[in-house]
Amino acid sequence: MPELPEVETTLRGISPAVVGATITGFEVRNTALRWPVPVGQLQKLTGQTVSKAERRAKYLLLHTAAGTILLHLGMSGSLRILQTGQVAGKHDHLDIEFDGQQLVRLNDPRRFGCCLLIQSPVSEHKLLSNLGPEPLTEDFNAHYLFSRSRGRRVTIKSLIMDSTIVVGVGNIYASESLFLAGIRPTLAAKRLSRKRHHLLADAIKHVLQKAIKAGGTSLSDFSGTDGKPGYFSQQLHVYGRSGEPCSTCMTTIQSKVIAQRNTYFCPVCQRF
DNA sequence: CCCAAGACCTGGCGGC
DNA sequence: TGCCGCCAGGTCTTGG
Repeated sequence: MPELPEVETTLRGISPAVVGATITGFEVRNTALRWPVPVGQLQKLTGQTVSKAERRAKYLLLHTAAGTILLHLGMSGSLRILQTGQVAGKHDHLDIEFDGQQLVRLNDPRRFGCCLLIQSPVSEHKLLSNLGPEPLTEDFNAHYLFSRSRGRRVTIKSLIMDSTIVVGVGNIYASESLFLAGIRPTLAAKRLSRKRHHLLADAIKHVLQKAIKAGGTSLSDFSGTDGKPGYFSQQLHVYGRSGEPCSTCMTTIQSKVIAQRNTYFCPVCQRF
Protein backbone atom coordinates (compact mmCIF):
# COMPACT_ATOMS: atom_id res chain seq x y z
CA MET A 1 0.00 0.00 0.00
CA PRO A 2 2.17 2.78 1.16
CA GLU A 3 3.88 4.39 -1.73
CA LEU A 4 4.90 7.98 -1.15
CA PRO A 5 1.51 9.28 -2.35
CA GLU A 6 -0.31 7.20 0.24
CA VAL A 7 2.00 8.26 3.00
CA GLU A 8 1.37 11.84 1.98
CA THR A 9 -2.36 11.15 1.96
CA THR A 10 -2.10 9.53 5.37
CA LEU A 11 -0.34 12.61 6.69
CA ARG A 12 -3.07 14.86 5.34
CA GLY A 13 -5.67 12.53 6.81
CA ILE A 14 -4.33 12.48 10.34
CA SER A 15 -3.05 16.06 10.57
CA PRO A 16 -6.35 17.75 11.42
CA ALA A 17 -6.92 15.29 14.25
CA VAL A 18 -3.45 15.28 15.77
CA VAL A 19 -1.86 18.70 15.27
CA GLY A 20 -2.59 20.74 18.37
CA ALA A 21 -4.03 17.69 20.15
CA THR A 22 -2.64 16.35 23.41
CA ILE A 23 -1.42 12.79 23.74
CA THR A 24 -3.36 11.06 26.51
CA GLY A 25 -1.91 7.58 26.21
CA PHE A 26 -0.52 4.74 24.19
CA GLU A 27 -1.82 1.24 23.84
CA VAL A 28 0.71 -1.14 22.37
CA ARG A 29 -0.67 -4.62 21.73
CA ASN A 30 2.31 -5.93 19.85
CA THR A 31 5.80 -4.52 20.23
CA ALA A 32 7.27 -6.78 17.55
CA LEU A 33 7.33 -4.45 14.59
CA ARG A 34 10.45 -4.04 12.49
CA TRP A 35 12.17 -2.81 15.62
CA PRO A 36 10.76 -3.26 19.12
CA VAL A 37 8.29 -0.50 19.96
CA PRO A 38 9.84 1.44 22.88
CA VAL A 39 6.72 1.45 25.01
CA GLY A 40 8.32 2.92 28.12
CA GLN A 41 9.85 5.82 26.21
CA LEU A 42 6.62 6.54 24.36
CA GLN A 43 4.59 6.61 27.59
CA LYS A 44 6.67 9.57 28.71
CA LEU A 45 5.11 11.62 25.91
CA THR A 46 1.74 11.42 27.63
CA GLY A 47 0.59 14.98 28.26
CA GLN A 48 2.57 16.36 25.34
CA THR A 49 0.94 18.30 22.52
CA VAL A 50 1.70 17.60 18.88
CA SER A 51 3.10 20.83 17.49
CA LYS A 52 3.62 19.64 13.94
CA ALA A 53 3.07 16.57 11.76
CA GLU A 54 5.16 16.03 8.65
CA ARG A 55 6.40 13.49 6.14
CA ARG A 56 10.06 12.86 5.30
CA ALA A 57 10.51 10.22 2.62
CA LYS A 58 7.98 7.56 3.68
CA TYR A 59 8.35 8.35 7.37
CA LEU A 60 5.68 10.21 9.32
CA LEU A 61 6.90 12.48 12.10
CA LEU A 62 4.76 13.73 14.99
CA HIS A 63 6.65 16.44 16.84
CA THR A 64 6.21 17.31 20.51
CA ALA A 65 8.37 19.35 22.87
CA ALA A 66 9.59 16.14 24.51
CA GLY A 67 10.38 14.15 21.40
CA THR A 68 9.24 13.12 17.95
CA ILE A 69 7.26 9.99 17.13
CA LEU A 70 8.53 8.36 13.95
CA LEU A 71 6.15 6.04 12.11
CA HIS A 72 6.73 3.96 9.01
CA LEU A 73 4.05 1.88 7.31
CA GLY A 74 6.36 -0.69 5.75
CA MET A 75 4.75 -2.71 2.97
CA SER A 76 1.36 -3.27 4.50
CA GLY A 77 0.71 -0.67 7.16
CA SER A 78 -2.05 1.88 7.47
CA LEU A 79 -3.27 4.43 9.99
CA ARG A 80 -6.82 5.24 10.86
CA ILE A 81 -8.44 7.90 13.00
CA LEU A 82 -11.02 6.41 15.34
CA GLN A 83 -13.03 7.40 18.38
CA THR A 84 -11.80 5.81 21.59
CA GLY A 85 -13.43 2.55 22.58
CA GLN A 86 -13.33 0.96 19.16
CA VAL A 87 -12.47 -2.72 19.50
CA ALA A 88 -9.07 -3.52 18.03
CA GLY A 89 -8.86 -6.13 15.31
CA LYS A 90 -6.19 -8.38 13.97
CA HIS A 91 -2.89 -6.61 13.28
CA ASP A 92 -3.99 -3.45 15.09
CA HIS A 93 -0.64 -3.22 16.85
CA LEU A 94 -0.84 0.13 18.56
CA ASP A 95 -2.97 3.19 19.30
CA ILE A 96 -1.92 6.72 20.14
CA GLU A 97 -4.74 8.37 22.03
CA PHE A 98 -5.44 12.09 21.80
CA ASP A 99 -7.45 14.28 24.16
CA GLY A 100 -9.00 11.15 25.64
CA GLN A 101 -11.38 10.88 22.73
CA GLN A 102 -9.66 10.03 19.47
CA LEU A 103 -6.91 7.68 18.50
CA VAL A 104 -4.53 6.98 15.68
CA ARG A 105 -4.46 3.22 15.16
CA LEU A 106 -1.67 1.42 13.31
CA ASN A 107 -2.60 -1.75 11.46
CA ASP A 108 0.23 -3.64 9.77
CA PRO A 109 -0.15 -7.33 8.87
CA ARG A 110 3.44 -7.88 7.78
CA ARG A 111 4.96 -5.81 10.57
CA PHE A 112 7.63 -4.24 8.38
CA GLY A 113 6.59 -0.87 9.73
CA CYS A 114 7.87 0.80 12.87
CA CYS A 115 7.05 3.23 15.66
CA LEU A 116 10.03 4.83 17.34
CA LEU A 117 10.80 7.85 19.47
CA ILE A 118 13.44 10.38 18.46
CA GLN A 119 14.83 12.63 21.15
CA SER A 120 17.97 13.92 19.47
CA PRO A 121 17.78 16.39 16.56
CA VAL A 122 15.49 14.68 14.10
CA SER A 123 17.63 15.14 11.01
CA GLU A 124 20.53 13.43 12.76
CA HIS A 125 18.60 10.25 13.41
CA LYS A 126 20.15 7.21 11.79
CA LEU A 127 17.08 6.48 9.68
CA LEU A 128 16.86 10.04 8.36
CA SER A 129 20.39 11.37 8.18
CA ASN A 130 21.38 9.70 4.92
CA LEU A 131 18.23 10.35 2.94
CA GLY A 132 18.42 12.09 -0.42
CA PRO A 133 16.21 15.01 -1.41
CA GLU A 134 12.44 14.92 -1.66
CA PRO A 135 11.50 14.30 -5.30
CA LEU A 136 8.98 17.13 -5.43
CA THR A 137 11.40 19.82 -4.32
CA GLU A 138 13.79 21.86 -6.45
CA ASP A 139 16.72 20.11 -4.79
CA PHE A 140 15.88 17.13 -6.94
CA ASN A 141 16.53 17.98 -10.57
CA ALA A 142 18.31 16.77 -13.72
CA HIS A 143 21.63 18.30 -12.75
CA TYR A 144 21.58 16.70 -9.32
CA LEU A 145 20.55 13.31 -10.69
CA PHE A 146 23.29 13.46 -13.32
CA SER A 147 25.93 14.24 -10.73
CA ARG A 148 24.81 11.33 -8.57
CA SER A 149 24.82 8.81 -11.40
CA ARG A 150 28.46 9.40 -12.41
CA GLY A 151 30.41 6.18 -12.21
CA ARG A 152 27.43 4.15 -11.06
CA ARG A 153 27.17 0.74 -12.67
CA VAL A 154 23.82 -0.12 -11.14
CA THR A 155 20.73 -0.06 -13.33
CA ILE A 156 18.96 3.25 -13.56
CA LYS A 157 15.95 1.62 -11.92
CA SER A 158 17.98 0.66 -8.87
CA LEU A 159 19.47 4.14 -8.74
CA ILE A 160 16.16 5.96 -8.55
CA MET A 161 14.95 3.51 -5.90
CA ASP A 162 18.01 4.24 -3.76
CA SER A 163 16.82 6.46 -0.91
CA THR A 164 20.23 8.08 -0.55
CA ILE A 165 19.79 9.40 -4.12
CA VAL A 166 16.13 10.42 -3.96
CA VAL A 167 13.40 9.34 -1.55
CA GLY A 168 9.93 8.08 -2.22
CA VAL A 169 10.33 6.26 -5.52
CA GLY A 170 8.96 2.78 -4.85
CA ASN A 171 8.72 -0.21 -7.13
CA ILE A 172 5.55 0.94 -8.87
CA TYR A 173 6.68 4.46 -9.61
CA ALA A 174 10.15 3.43 -10.66
CA SER A 175 8.63 1.45 -13.53
CA GLU A 176 6.09 4.14 -14.33
CA SER A 177 8.62 6.98 -14.33
CA LEU A 178 11.00 5.11 -16.61
CA PHE A 179 8.16 4.38 -19.01
CA LEU A 180 7.17 8.01 -19.10
CA ALA A 181 10.78 9.02 -19.73
CA GLY A 182 11.28 6.37 -22.42
CA ILE A 183 14.21 4.76 -20.62
CA ARG A 184 14.94 1.04 -20.37
CA PRO A 185 15.07 0.10 -16.64
CA THR A 186 18.12 -2.13 -17.18
CA LEU A 187 20.34 0.66 -18.52
CA ALA A 188 23.44 1.33 -16.41
CA ALA A 189 22.94 4.63 -14.60
CA LYS A 190 26.28 6.02 -15.77
CA ARG A 191 25.29 5.54 -19.41
CA LEU A 192 22.25 7.80 -19.26
CA SER A 193 22.66 11.02 -21.27
CA ARG A 194 22.13 14.46 -19.76
CA LYS A 195 19.00 14.82 -21.82
CA ARG A 196 17.57 11.61 -20.42
CA HIS A 197 18.36 12.64 -16.87
CA HIS A 198 16.22 15.64 -17.55
CA LEU A 199 13.35 13.53 -18.88
CA LEU A 200 13.64 11.18 -15.93
CA ALA A 201 13.68 13.80 -13.20
CA ASP A 202 10.62 15.41 -14.76
CA ALA A 203 8.88 12.06 -15.13
CA ILE A 204 9.41 11.18 -11.47
CA LYS A 205 7.93 14.50 -10.38
CA HIS A 206 5.03 14.19 -12.76
CA VAL A 207 4.12 10.63 -11.81
CA LEU A 208 4.30 11.26 -8.08
CA GLN A 209 2.31 14.47 -8.28
CA LYS A 210 -0.39 12.77 -10.27
CA ALA A 211 -0.48 9.86 -7.87
CA ILE A 212 -0.79 12.13 -4.86
CA LYS A 213 -3.83 13.67 -6.46
CA ALA A 214 -5.31 10.24 -7.12
CA GLY A 215 -4.46 9.02 -3.63
CA GLY A 216 -5.99 12.10 -2.11
CA THR A 217 -9.21 11.54 -3.94
CA SER A 218 -9.59 7.87 -3.18
CA LEU A 219 -8.72 8.06 0.46
CA SER A 220 -10.53 11.27 1.30
CA ASP A 221 -12.85 9.62 3.77
CA PHE A 222 -9.86 7.92 5.29
CA SER A 223 -11.49 5.18 7.28
CA GLY A 224 -12.37 3.61 3.97
CA THR A 225 -11.49 0.15 2.88
CA ASP A 226 -8.00 -1.06 3.31
CA GLY A 227 -6.79 0.07 -0.05
CA LYS A 228 -5.93 -2.30 -2.73
CA PRO A 229 -4.57 -0.23 -5.57
CA GLY A 230 -7.85 -0.01 -7.42
CA TYR A 231 -7.65 3.70 -7.93
CA PHE A 232 -4.09 3.59 -9.16
CA SER A 233 -4.32 0.70 -11.53
CA GLN A 234 -6.38 2.72 -13.98
CA GLN A 235 -3.50 5.12 -14.35
CA LEU A 236 -0.64 2.69 -14.44
CA HIS A 237 0.88 2.31 -17.88
CA VAL A 238 3.21 -0.63 -17.34
CA TYR A 239 3.28 -1.77 -13.70
CA GLY A 240 1.60 -5.14 -13.32
CA ARG A 241 0.71 -5.21 -17.00
CA SER A 242 3.09 -7.73 -18.52
CA GLY A 243 1.47 -9.45 -21.46
CA GLU A 244 -0.87 -6.52 -22.08
CA PRO A 245 -0.47 -4.09 -24.99
CA CYS A 246 1.41 -0.85 -24.39
CA SER A 247 -1.03 2.06 -24.20
CA THR A 248 1.17 4.02 -26.61
CA CYS A 249 2.31 1.55 -29.27
CA MET A 250 0.41 -1.67 -28.55
CA THR A 251 3.61 -3.70 -28.18
CA THR A 252 3.37 -6.35 -25.45
CA ILE A 253 4.59 -5.09 -22.06
CA GLN A 254 7.45 -7.16 -20.68
CA SER A 255 8.60 -7.80 -17.14
CA LYS A 256 12.01 -8.60 -15.75
CA VAL A 257 13.40 -8.99 -12.27
CA ILE A 258 15.89 -6.26 -11.37
CA ALA A 259 17.47 -6.30 -7.94
CA GLN A 260 14.92 -8.90 -6.81
CA ARG A 261 11.97 -6.71 -7.74
CA ASN A 262 9.66 -7.21 -10.67
CA THR A 263 10.05 -4.48 -13.25
CA TYR A 264 7.78 -3.64 -16.17
CA PHE A 265 8.56 -1.87 -19.43
CA CYS A 266 7.62 -1.46 -23.06
CA PRO A 267 10.47 -2.75 -25.25
CA VAL A 268 9.60 -0.28 -28.02
CA CYS A 269 8.80 2.91 -26.08
CA GLN A 270 11.78 2.31 -23.80
CA ARG A 271 14.57 1.49 -26.23
CA PHE A 272 17.50 2.92 -24.29
C1' DC B 1 32.98 3.06 -1.38
C1' DC B 2 30.09 0.08 -4.35
C1' DC B 3 27.04 -3.62 -5.24
C1' DA B 4 24.13 -7.90 -4.71
C1' DA B 5 21.69 -10.66 -1.82
C1' DG B 6 19.53 -11.77 2.56
C1' DA B 7 16.59 -10.71 6.14
C1' DC B 8 12.21 -9.46 8.44
C1' DC B 9 6.50 -11.19 8.24
C1' DT B 10 1.63 -12.36 6.90
C1' DG B 11 -1.93 -13.15 3.53
C1' DG B 12 -3.75 -14.07 -0.97
C1' DC B 13 -3.48 -16.44 -5.09
C1' DG B 14 -2.94 -20.22 -8.60
C1' DG B 15 -2.06 -24.96 -9.19
C1' DC B 16 -2.53 -29.69 -8.04
C1' DT C 1 -11.69 -28.18 0.02
C1' DG C 2 -6.80 -28.51 1.48
C1' DC C 3 -2.05 -27.88 1.21
C1' DC C 4 2.13 -25.82 -1.13
C1' DG C 5 4.87 -22.66 -3.31
C1' DC C 6 5.15 -18.22 -4.85
C1' DC C 7 4.47 -13.41 -4.78
C1' DA C 8 3.56 -8.70 -2.77
C1' DG C 9 3.55 -1.45 -2.56
C1' DG C 10 10.03 -1.35 1.89
C1' DT C 11 14.54 -0.84 3.37
C1' DC C 12 18.05 -2.03 6.70
C1' DT C 13 21.94 -5.17 7.19
C1' DT C 14 25.54 -8.16 5.77
C1' DG C 15 29.24 -9.98 3.08
C1' DG C 16 32.23 -9.84 -0.82
